[in-house]
Amino acid sequence: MDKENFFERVYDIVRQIPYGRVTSYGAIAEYLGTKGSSRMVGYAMNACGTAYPPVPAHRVVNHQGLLTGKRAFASPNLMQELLQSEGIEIKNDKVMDFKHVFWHPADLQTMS
DNA sequence: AAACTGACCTTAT
DNA sequence: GATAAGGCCAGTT
Repeated sequence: MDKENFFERVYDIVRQIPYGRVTSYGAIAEYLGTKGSSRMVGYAMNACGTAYPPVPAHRVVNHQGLLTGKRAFASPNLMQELLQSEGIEIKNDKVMDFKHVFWHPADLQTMS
């Protein structure tokens, strides 16, 4: 189905998230131009399993850095394990140093 | 076509 | 500072 034009935008950005970095739904929505569609970003993630290649949805968290979407994974602890596997410290389902690991879609060229 | 849902964010109390 | 409600956009039923 090629009606996923909006979803593809979200998937494309999430796939470009660097290793050991996380981003927020609002940041992606803002980059897409639809800042108010922050909920849509998460909605698209719900269908991330239908998209290919699969997107690292575990790198996408809410504004608080809380793993709100962990329940959408096969196992709630899977998302936390994946983030910890990337060097991200998780505490109480929340990303530690969230500001430190926070990555913005337009921050690709900001890095050397 | 209308109403409901949703892995959110902002503002108000 | 924490909790409650509203607003926003797109998709699904």
